[in-house]
Amino acid sequence: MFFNKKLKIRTRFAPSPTGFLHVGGLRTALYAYVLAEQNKGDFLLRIEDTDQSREVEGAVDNLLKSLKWAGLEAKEGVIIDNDDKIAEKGNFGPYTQSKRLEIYQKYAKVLVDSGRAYYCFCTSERLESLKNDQKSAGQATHYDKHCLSLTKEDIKAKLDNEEKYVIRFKVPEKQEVVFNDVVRGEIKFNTADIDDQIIIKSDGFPTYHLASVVDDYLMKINYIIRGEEWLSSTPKHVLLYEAFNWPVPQFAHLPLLLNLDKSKLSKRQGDVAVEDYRDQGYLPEALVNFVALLGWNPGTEQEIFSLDELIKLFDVKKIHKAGAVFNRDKLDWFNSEYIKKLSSTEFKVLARPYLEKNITKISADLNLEKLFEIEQQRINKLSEIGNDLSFIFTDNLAYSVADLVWKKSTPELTLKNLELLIGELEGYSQSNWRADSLEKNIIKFIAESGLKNGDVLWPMRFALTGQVKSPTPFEVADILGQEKSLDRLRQAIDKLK
RNA sequence: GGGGCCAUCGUCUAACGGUUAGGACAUCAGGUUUUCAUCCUGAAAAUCGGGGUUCGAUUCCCCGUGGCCCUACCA
Repeated sequence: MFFNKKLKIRTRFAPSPTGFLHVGGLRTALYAYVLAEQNKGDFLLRIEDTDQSREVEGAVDNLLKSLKWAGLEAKEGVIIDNDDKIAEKGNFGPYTQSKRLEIYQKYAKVLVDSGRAYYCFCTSERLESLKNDQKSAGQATHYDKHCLSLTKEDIKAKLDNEEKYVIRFKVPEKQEVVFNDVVRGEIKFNTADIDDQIIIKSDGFPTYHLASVVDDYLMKINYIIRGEEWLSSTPKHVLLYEAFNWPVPQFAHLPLLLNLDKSKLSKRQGDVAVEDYRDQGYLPEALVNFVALLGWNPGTEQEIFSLDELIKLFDVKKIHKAGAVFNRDKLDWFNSEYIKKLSSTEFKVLARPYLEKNITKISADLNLEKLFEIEQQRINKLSEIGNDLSFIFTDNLAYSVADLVWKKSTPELTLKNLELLIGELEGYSQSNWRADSLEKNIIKFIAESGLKNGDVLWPMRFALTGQVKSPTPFEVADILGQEKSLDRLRQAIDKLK
């Protein structure tokens, strides 16, 4: 291959604006970004919008924002400028394919003129019936090169007559196409299995094959990282490079991301859009770390990596060949690890919007500091914040009295202990009403009174929360404050009487 | 149907041709805790099948099987 170490590596991420950033796309972008970064090369973003019918409003903006959120911003190509607007930057633009139509037309002509491509006027009806005939005859479906036999005069007449046409690439017959893929090694295809590809559609737009090859050449991309679904198309691209007499870039086809049933990761079987994960409260570092390890790992037992570490350790030669199931359980684990690593301030800033969404009315006198502190250690994703803490925000807890009694205790004992506890707590000063000192003092009180932890702490916690599961009674009392806590304990006593 | 790619615990994966096949997530059990979560300890759990090559195959080769991708005027 022409690729060598002296050459500056230029990679690209080239999504189609047909929706949102797919998590598989996120990984492709990540690898391309990391490879460029570790080699002090360039990483650019190109928009492949050659299929007008599939274009989705706002998709580019969305793509760019998701990438930015993940920390994978390109410095060249289609970018978000300082005013948060979509812009283009770089010397090889435009970087949006719909703005490059004349370029593709020009190169398609070059191929026509050199006899490597030809006009095709076949109607979709003819193509359809051709395909059906071949199918019923048990043959592989392929274009029959019908228009290849057209004379110059025929073509001119049809063109003058403004007949609809496409331009097809003339694939050489029965020729072996060999190329090298960094992750899969040498790959061979026979052109007998490759159809004469349409490179310019009847609407004048190029197909992916022509557009990506022309752009990658013109934009000096020398390392193509993309999903494995492109592997079968690669010989077409290699043929195109050769027809133009251009150097063939290095390819790296990434293993696919899979659903639980091993099919290609898709919607319907769960979220695939990066923004969905963002909205659920996954941290970008966690998502990036997780997808980085789907298809690659450095061979050590380390699993937590920052972007900088990935840039240091990433090795294209260690990219896996087999597809990887996108396992949300493991993602949750990564996310909880990253949430725990956040500073309390960072956590508060990130989690606050979710808390406000989950809890409609937050009274001002509550100790939210404590709530955030507790939740940071307990939740897997930001959207879970406050989910089991609704008791904090209601004044009348509805629970069955029987649940107030610890499994190894009795109602009578519970009542008695609660009364003793209230007497104790009433004597505490406001300044001592903190989880840590409450714990110390209450445990001491229980011991000195000759009581059992469970006989006191379970009813205390339950009286305060009305829930079987919750944070510790000390933490809950801290959040609620002295007045509210005592109030709830008294309510419990009333119920027990 | 044709072509291509791939194949280690349920999942993500490690293992110069020589390891009791290692780790992580999930699961289960025990411990800590008033409960849940956390935390600690432990358990169960894999080389798709068959042939070769080799003193010795997870590892190399072939065949089979299975899965996936492509086979569009979609990317």
